[in-house]
Amino acid sequence: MTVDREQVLRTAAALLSRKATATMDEVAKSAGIGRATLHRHFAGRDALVKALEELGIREFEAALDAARLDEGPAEDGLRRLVAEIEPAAGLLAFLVTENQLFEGAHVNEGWGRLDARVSAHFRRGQQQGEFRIDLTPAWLTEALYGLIGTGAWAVQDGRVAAKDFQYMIVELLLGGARRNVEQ
Amino acid sequence: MTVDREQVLRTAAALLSRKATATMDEVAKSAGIGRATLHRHFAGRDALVKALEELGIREFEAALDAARLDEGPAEDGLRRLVAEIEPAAGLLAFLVTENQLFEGAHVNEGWGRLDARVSAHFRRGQQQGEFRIDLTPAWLTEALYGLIGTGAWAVQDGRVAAKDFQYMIVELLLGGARRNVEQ
DNA sequence: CCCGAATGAGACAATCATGTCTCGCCACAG
DNA sequence: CTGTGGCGAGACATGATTGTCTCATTCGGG
Repeated sequence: MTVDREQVLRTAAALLSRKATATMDEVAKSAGIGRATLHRHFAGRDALVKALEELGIREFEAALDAARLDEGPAEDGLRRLVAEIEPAAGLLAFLVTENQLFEGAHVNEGWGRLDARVSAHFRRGQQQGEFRIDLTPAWLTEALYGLIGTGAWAVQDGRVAAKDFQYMIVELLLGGARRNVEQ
Repeated sequence: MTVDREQVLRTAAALLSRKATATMDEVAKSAGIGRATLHRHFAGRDALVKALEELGIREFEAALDAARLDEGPAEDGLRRLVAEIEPAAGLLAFLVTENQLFEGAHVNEGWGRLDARVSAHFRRGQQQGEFRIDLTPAWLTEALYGLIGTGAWAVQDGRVAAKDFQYMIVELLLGGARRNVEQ
């Protein structure tokens, strides 16, 4: 009988990533619960978005841990990271575009930690000669976020097959569109 | 004394791309006009977004024309396209995330035309051996949109220098992050 | 079996954005 | 100089969303 808070959050993320202006009532309906119950668990819309933000940060951090970025070649680490992040891609796509989160007085410090870890990985790849040094780690980090979001939308809308999600993102991010003659 | 409709649209685009939920009053204020005047020119919020959509489509199409994609190597055409699109990047970033535009009954057919032209360019590049064939033209098109939007945000937030906008996008999209030994 | 906790449905007021209106002002053309 | 058209400010009603509350119901543990 008790509501599964985690499940509600995941349903809300799926809905909001498609329709960011969805009503609290729509969120509740999509989760199969009443609006009153939704309010019992999340004080209001802000609290719901905040909870989604924290869930997204947790999942991203878990993906970073699971990817073991410091082991082996940086390229392989990036592949593992994208693979680990795929289930949370829709949620992250929503959070990245929810710029309301980034205009308030105090931004959740979790994003800073995530940015630092991802940037550090790109920097390590550059120092080890795997990655180009003319693209800044900050930009590569942003581009990774952007491509994950774009990929999530493209899959949701059927423009890209779900099974190709990881491959398309990683291959584009690592190798680009240009064909290399020796390959 | 007469309001410059085009200028209002550009100001609105700049504001809405940062804060998608901005009020009609905020849009009016940011354009330096009264809310009543804004309503005289755009019947309502929907009409405003619709006008922004058509402006974005016009600018994108103008950029496609100016880029002369069918001339010379596909890679050079892509560089010209990104250069031409830069001024409209913020507007496009807003429109792409305004998924309200794509859930209604009839989606503006302009997007289909744009997608077709961009996809065709990537396909030509593949057929001429310039681009990889394991990344679909549809995905490359989506990725281009995504990177343009990501780049626009990164510049707005100061995470990437404005002068690097074109270079970062084109180099990542074409060459990827991996360092090629022979280069 | 019984009781309590949690839920769903709905009523309710408050808030906010919207759309429309009026009124006074000002610039510019005639 | 005068009239007219466009504008800004603001009032107003409306509709939608939100947040809170009550009440009946149901599930599950003791």
